[in-house]
Amino acid sequence: MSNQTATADPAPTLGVACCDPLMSAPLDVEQATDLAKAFKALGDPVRLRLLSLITSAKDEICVCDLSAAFDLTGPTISHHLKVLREAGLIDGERRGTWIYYRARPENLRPLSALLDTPA
Amino acid sequence: MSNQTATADPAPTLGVACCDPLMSAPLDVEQATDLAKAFKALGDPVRLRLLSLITSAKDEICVCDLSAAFDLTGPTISHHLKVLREAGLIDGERRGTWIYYRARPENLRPLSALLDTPA
DNA sequence: AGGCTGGTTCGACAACTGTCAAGATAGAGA
DNA sequence: TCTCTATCTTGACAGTTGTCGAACCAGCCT
Repeated sequence: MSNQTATADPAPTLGVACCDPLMSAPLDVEQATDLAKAFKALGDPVRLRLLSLITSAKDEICVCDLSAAFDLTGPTISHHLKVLREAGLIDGERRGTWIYYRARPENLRPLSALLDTPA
Repeated sequence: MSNQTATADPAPTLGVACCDPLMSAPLDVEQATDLAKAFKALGDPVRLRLLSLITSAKDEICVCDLSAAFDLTGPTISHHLKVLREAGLIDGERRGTWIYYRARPENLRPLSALLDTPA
């Protein structure tokens, strides 16, 4: 049971602690645990670049194009994509020979909102 | 040379890659490395809660109040505060017996902007 | 079928991280 | 000065993470 496609993934939605900025109130343990997983996924330069490539692609982008941008082996790229997928930040779908990834803005937005600090 | 006060810290400012959302363009390696450090600091539930306590305090908060919120030893809290400090997300200042921490919104804001995904 | 290409999974290993106990340091106060 | 409290630093240890090579699976194409 491989889980590279959307169907088999847990596909978390970060519903908890959705949108309130940090300033408004302290996080409880559960919210913090949930959100920390997402931030941890962002805490690696390779994954950040992967996400930025995926997000800035017009709609979706295939793994072959992603791999080409790095000096890393296939398994390593695959590993990082899996981490991003399990954090709910991206979504992958196989179509024919290639697998295409796209961003999940609905899960990116709460993270942005959390760190939003009014001037 | 201890560096628990503001003066001795590297106090990064995340100047690079300041404000453009991920969507606009892929990150280069340097930007990604820089930003990943900050996100990695956020990628732990304890640190996320610490930051939320500090940020949601009206102005500043002392370590004793922070420690009280966790079931962890002093050194562990101290370690996490150091990580947040070195990531440029908070700032600590000793005043008399206590050390007070405060958030650095100017370094939080770029992170929020990066993840900002227009609907 | 058989081979080719794109991606993932598995297994291993070095490097890093979170935690604690013990010891050090800084200031307040007797 | 001597002690007490608040906090940090050091050293150690188990658990996690990033990376790779080897093996595997899924579709295309002869």
